[in-house]
Amino acid sequence: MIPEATVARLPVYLRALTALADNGIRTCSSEDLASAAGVNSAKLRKDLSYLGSYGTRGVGYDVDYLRYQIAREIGVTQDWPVVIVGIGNLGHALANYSGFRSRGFRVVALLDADPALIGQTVAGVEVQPFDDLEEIVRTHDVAIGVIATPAFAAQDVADRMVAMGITSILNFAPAVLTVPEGVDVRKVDLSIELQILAYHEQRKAGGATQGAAAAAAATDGGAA
Amino acid sequence: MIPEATVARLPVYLRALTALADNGIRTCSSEDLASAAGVNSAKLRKDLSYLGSYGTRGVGYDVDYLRYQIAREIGVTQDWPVVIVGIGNLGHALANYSGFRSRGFRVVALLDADPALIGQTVAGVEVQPFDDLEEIVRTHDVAIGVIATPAFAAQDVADRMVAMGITSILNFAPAVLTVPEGVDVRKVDLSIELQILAYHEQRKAGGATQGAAAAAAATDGGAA
DNA sequence: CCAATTTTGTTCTCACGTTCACAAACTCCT
DNA sequence: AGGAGTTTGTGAACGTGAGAACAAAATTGG
Ligand SMILES: NC(=O)c1ccc[n+]([C@@H]2O[C@H](COP(=O)([O-])OP(=O)(O)OC[C@H]3O[C@@H](n4cnc5c(N)ncnc54)[C@H](O)[C@@H]3O)[C@@H](O)[C@H]2O)c1
Ligand SMILES: NC(=O)c1ccc[n+]([C@@H]2O[C@H](COP(=O)([O-])OP(=O)(O)OC[C@H]3O[C@@H](n4cnc5c(N)ncnc54)[C@H](O)[C@@H]3O)[C@@H](O)[C@H]2O)c1
Repeated sequence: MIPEATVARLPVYLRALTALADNGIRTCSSEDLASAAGVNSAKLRKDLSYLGSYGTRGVGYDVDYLRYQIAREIGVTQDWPVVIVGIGNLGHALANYSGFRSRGFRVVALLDADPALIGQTVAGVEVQPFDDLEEIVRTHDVAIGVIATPAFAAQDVADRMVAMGITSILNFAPAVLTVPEGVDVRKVDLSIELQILAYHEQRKAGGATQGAAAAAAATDGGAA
Repeated sequence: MIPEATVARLPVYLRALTALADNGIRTCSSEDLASAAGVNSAKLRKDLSYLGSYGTRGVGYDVDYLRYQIAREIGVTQDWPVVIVGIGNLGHALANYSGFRSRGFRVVALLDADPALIGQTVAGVEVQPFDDLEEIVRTHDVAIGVIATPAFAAQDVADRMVAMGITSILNFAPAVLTVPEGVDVRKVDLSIELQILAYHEQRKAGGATQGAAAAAAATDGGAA
């Protein structure tokens, strides 16, 4: 129903609305919100139109009302239990990330295969053996899993997650995951992002081969 | 010249080719590589055609040769110096990330505003005060900066980076950055990814309002 | 050397996403 | 009440990307 590109922007609007509300702003125009969210105002209005008609012509949008409507549409008015698998460098950072909790996601378990980690407390949650996955998923009705293991283990972890009933996976490991129909996978890959930046950087430098050129002769624009 | 969507996939092909090479495979068809990269083979061939004609009809692609060509096109045959600003939970994880080094990115400095962190060694690199940014950028010809500070500090850090000559920024803070023309910004936002998953999860559950429904009545497909 | 087979590179078509432009709908002021 | 001024919601034009289909080019076998 709602285009995928729009779905990906709704959380950005939500964040911008929260920032406006924190500043005591109660009403905003599509222009205001678009600027806060870093998008074109026409695109913003079209995106919002997929949710319904929550604005008032000549006036704009009620910040709190729109915020609630978007939150409801995304599904963050309810609490989502989440498990994190792989409590290494990245897993620790994720477990300590406060942005989880504040946006409706609750870390119900931290799992790892390394016996040395089991029993340690990270961010107030005890690390459990990976084999506890089944019980945790069943007990807490977990639908979302986060993979922060090395790449070689990622597919295996994903398979086990799917077998236990998890239907949404956020994957930080640099590996292509194969999952059955009906399971959503999103990947976050730092090194891909850096490589994309490097590509554009190389172009800016005029395709010079040696060293990182400092002079950025902006051939091709592309500010985000 | 090369479509943005293609640029974003080239690093994935590169990773897949490396995996094939590690398995001793010296030649592969577009079908093989596409499958390893998780894309359609027609799309793969079209993507590669933007780089040139590096395959042989009736045979396929030489793994090492193609790998070099893609690496050169992206720009990862050279070394890219990178600075990381904000050495908190996430900054620590990034500093310890081995995938940086192995893909041509070299962390030349870790910067933070917190005096308590200055002087500490993280992943073999000493944390320096943020004010050292100018000297570091000048000394190492740094073009790429990573922001891992809290959101409220992100725009300020970005401004200072741009003023020092950095032209590519990878931003982990949940904030919209405004930068001049010619500067590229890419953002990685964990909570946005989770919210997108939550949206689809809610749809799978039939839009039920209470709790996280376990029964995933796959109404709308969407496996990645 | 030539035909059969394989696999690339490319063309064509369709779907999706973005942006412009404007009528509809609301407020405010006189 | 009515007109002027705003701002939304959306139809239409445009651009980009995905995928099917096929001709061109290489190998292999006779
Ligand atoms: N550190 C970063 O900043 C960073 C950035 C981007 C991507 N990544 C990726 O994220 C992943 C984790 O990175 P990291 O630096 O935390 O690595 P890490 O080695 O520090 O941690 C990996 C953890 O996964 C555990 N593990 C291994 N196999 C497992 C299994 N089968 N089941 C459960 N747990 C298992 C290990 O015991 C370890 O604790 C890697 O794939 C890495 O490429 C990391
Ligand atoms: N921890 C995670 O897993 C995670 C995940 C996604 C996004 N993020 C985002 O990444 C950012 C960092 O997260 P974190 O958990 O590491 O936070 P943190 O609070 O642990 O670390 C932030 C660091 O930035 C430093 N800092 C603050 N202002 C600065 C400035 N002006 N200049 C230089 N350094 C400054 C602080 O001293 C601190 O060391 C946040 O914006 C967070 O929302 C974190």
